[in-house]
Amino acid sequence: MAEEKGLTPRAQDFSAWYNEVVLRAELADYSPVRGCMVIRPWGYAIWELMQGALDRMIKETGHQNAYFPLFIPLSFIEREREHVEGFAPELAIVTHAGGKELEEALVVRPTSETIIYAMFAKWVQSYRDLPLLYNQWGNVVRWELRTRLFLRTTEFLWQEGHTAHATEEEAEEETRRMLGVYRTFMEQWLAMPPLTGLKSDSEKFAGAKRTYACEALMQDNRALQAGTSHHLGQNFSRQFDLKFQTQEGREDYAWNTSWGATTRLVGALVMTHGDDAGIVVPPLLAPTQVIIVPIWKTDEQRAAVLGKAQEIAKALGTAARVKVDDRDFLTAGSKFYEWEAKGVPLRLEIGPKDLAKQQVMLVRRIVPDGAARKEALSETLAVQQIPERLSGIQRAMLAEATRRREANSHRGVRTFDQLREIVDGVGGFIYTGWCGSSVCETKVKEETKATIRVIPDAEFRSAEMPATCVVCGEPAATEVVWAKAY
RNA sequence: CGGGGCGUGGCGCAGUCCGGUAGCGCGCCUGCUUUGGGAGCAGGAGGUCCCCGGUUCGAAUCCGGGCGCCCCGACCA
Repeated sequence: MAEEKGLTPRAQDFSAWYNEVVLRAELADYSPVRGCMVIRPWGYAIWELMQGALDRMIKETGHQNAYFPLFIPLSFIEREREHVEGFAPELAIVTHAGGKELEEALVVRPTSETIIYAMFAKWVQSYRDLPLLYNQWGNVVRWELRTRLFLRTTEFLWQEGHTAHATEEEAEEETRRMLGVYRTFMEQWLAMPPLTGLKSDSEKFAGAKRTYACEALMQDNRALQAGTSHHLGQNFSRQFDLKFQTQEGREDYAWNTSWGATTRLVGALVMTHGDDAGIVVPPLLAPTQVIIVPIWKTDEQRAAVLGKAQEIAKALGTAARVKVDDRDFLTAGSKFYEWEAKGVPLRLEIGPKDLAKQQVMLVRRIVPDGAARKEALSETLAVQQIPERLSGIQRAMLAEATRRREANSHRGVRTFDQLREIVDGVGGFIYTGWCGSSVCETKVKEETKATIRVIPDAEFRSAEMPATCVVCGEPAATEVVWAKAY
């Protein structure tokens, strides 16, 4: 009985586990339209908590929210050459509306650079109008062939920041700043420590001059791109005539940046912290942080136990997001499994035996090795301790994820054979030298399926810069990090 | 778009070879007993068997055509 209700263990089949756990935790479900998904309340509540935190950070760095339309004239997309080449295969195009064929087809936005910079061009005349620091929350559509819930769907939700600056330096600074915001957000809220750095030319955003990214390592040792920040140079401003008069009276094109993070982060959360019992949600992102499960036999006990459960929930007040599971058509045991699958960090069990002793059973969703999962605490102590317990769990989750990332980072890899052996074996982040040639890059990709995730930022670089390219043996231009990616 | 598979109550499937009362598990509903790790018993509801056509006394089953979905190979957050 128990076996058939369990999830496929991660070690047996990670992607089967992922699909099952997303459905079991009621994060999302498949929609009637191929490649699209429905985000269910539990998944959406997690997303809303992410949104709230990231939105505050975006505003704290001086940005304002706005909203640009879903439909973009096809000609806009076509204006920037690299951009259109990057997106052409995955565009959804509206050719008919209002019962007739449209004069100009409309693209359902795959991203909003074109329409936003077209509008910026109307609003900017002078250097005094710069910088423009905009962000928008919305949905985008990219027609995908192979889809997976949260990780790759035809429609997804995200925020996209778009800025315009008077100088290249300022734009570069902005690009780096927002990469840092993502990194901090992922560490503090998702308890997921990304590796940050610069994308190689072949992996950068279509139309960007440079792309920086946060790459997180999932439990199957594959990398997941979790947030990107692009320095767009003057590529779009030239095409959309986004120019301004400088202080010296010259005319110049503005420098743009764009940066985005998506509902893919929910998938990242699942694959970073989940275990064979379900997902594990970091306390800061848990829609319910404490689930109280009352246990009773008789009606008399039911009243007393429920009364106590409500009392404790009330005592916690705003110190934690708490909920009493008072459904009387389920046994306590089945509720335990359900909330564990959904990743609620703490559970309080209250039954007649506890009432008699004025105590509650506090059960942690995850525990350090060897620690007891359940402990009896007095009612008052439990209420007092819960906020600190939650922040302790948040810290422990980041520490564990960081430990795992480091344990699966392979440095000092010198030869192609070594690289191949790790990619085909344990996987993880592989640090090597690289000459900078796309020929070498392509060779690794074709022969191992691993790609350059990033040219790592300074703090991630190895103590000793690798001397030679892992492929051709020529002097290395830089250190890079390889991994199989989602 | 090339190769493989599948369409049968909400979900997962059996039945198709060899035509003859549409079945099983889970879920759902009602009642009683239950509730400290996925409850038990009893009763019950729920089906254009993907669609169209053909063969036949009779088609989920055989034949023809169509549609849809899933899995595997080139791009992407």
